Amino acid sequence: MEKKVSASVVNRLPRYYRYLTDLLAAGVERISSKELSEKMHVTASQIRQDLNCFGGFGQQGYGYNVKLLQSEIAKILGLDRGYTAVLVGAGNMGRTFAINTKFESRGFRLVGIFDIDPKKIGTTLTKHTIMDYANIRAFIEEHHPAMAILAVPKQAMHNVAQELIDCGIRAFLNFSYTELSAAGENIAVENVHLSDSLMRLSYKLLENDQKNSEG
Amino acid sequence: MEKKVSASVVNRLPRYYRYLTDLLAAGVERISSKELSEKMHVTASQIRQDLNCFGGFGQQGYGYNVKLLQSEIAKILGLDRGYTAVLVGAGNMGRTFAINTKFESRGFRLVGIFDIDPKKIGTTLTKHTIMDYANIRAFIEEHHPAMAILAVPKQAMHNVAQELIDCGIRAFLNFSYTELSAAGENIAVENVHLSDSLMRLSYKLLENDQKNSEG
DNA sequence: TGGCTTGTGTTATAATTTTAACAGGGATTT
DNA sequence: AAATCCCTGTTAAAATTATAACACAAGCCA
Repeated sequence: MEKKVSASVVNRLPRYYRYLTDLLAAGVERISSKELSEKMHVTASQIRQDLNCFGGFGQQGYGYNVKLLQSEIAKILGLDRGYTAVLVGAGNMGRTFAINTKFESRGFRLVGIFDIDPKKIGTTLTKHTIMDYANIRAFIEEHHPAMAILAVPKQAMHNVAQELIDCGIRAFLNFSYTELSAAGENIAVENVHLSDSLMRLSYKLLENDQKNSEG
Repeated sequence: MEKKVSASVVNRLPRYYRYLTDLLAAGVERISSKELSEKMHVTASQIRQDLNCFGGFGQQGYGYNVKLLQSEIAKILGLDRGYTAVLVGAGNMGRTFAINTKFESRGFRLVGIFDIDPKKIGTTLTKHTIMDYANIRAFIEEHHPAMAILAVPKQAMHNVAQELIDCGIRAFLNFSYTELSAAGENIAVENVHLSDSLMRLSYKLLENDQKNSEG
């Protein structure tokens, strides 16, 4: 068994991937760890270390082929798997996520959107007809989506998560205010808290303000 | 001058804050680092270390007073400053953020929403009438908001940021696909990328899947 | 009130993460 | 084709971060 890659490394990969995708679109063919590091504001050493957790994708004296590297990172991140997802909750957050995060261009496939609000059920969102949450179990058992995007109120979150785990969902992107943690042994979870980002920003702002009033 | 608190520590504070707020609402009066650590899935040592970067808020043999600790963390994060913010971009992301992230309950104040779309200008969003972005400079020079929430297309992001910096904005919460980095010496920036979270989730899912197919 | 327990703040140790250094394979140039 | 330069992969060192250990202040109970 290979040694586990640390979270710090994995956390940086999406950024590399996004930038490489931009480079690719701009027609750039090759890039060195030094150039990349300047754009990413990290050290060249770190880039090389990060990439070499997964294999040697570069060539001495040349650097990295942008197209190759981009597709290798895609593979590492599982973007070539065509993972399917259901969106639970078609409120503001759910709608934004469906519209904003171009699933297909990232290699994912959104296969169903669910809500409990009768006013929303039957309406359309990004080509999908919103379905009744009451029918989600049957849907999942038929289509076997891998992931669920949880954009439901915090009161409902844990129950929804548990029900979906029972149906076989094994990854959650959770937008609820409340943390989804320890969902189970092999359940992948990623929590997104917009208000946490706001508070972190606030801290940095305060820190700068204090630095300036001292200086 | 005090020694700089590391980003790792600051990143954990919002979570502590959220949980303490829940405890407070539930009427819990005191909590020990051990109890807290179990809920937060970190070690008790880490909790004590984190808090002691900012001062001793606990008492031996007793633990931490929930109300006091919550308000101390609020102070640390600058939530007692009444920082004001403008929202730039009233598309899906902007709307969601305005509605979803209860500014006021976090100690912030949203003072204006701007967009360039004539169809949106003049309409209402969370009690605010959406204003014409063309007038943002005058508005900022009059009201001096501290922060800006950027929910604009990536093509526009850098220009908008630069204009707002010129007007005196000193903190940005950026939702654009593109990174806002190196905005300037004393400019606080926090980038939020939903697609990065999705990719990280994908990695974890793939990792679990591979572990299982081996095992 | 005295002894015992609890749980902090802090110091010491361990682990992880980042940065630096460098040997050598390959590209590029003349 | 030889020589030079470039830039990776990798190993070593430094810095940071997390965990454990512990002394002692304060609560708690008899």
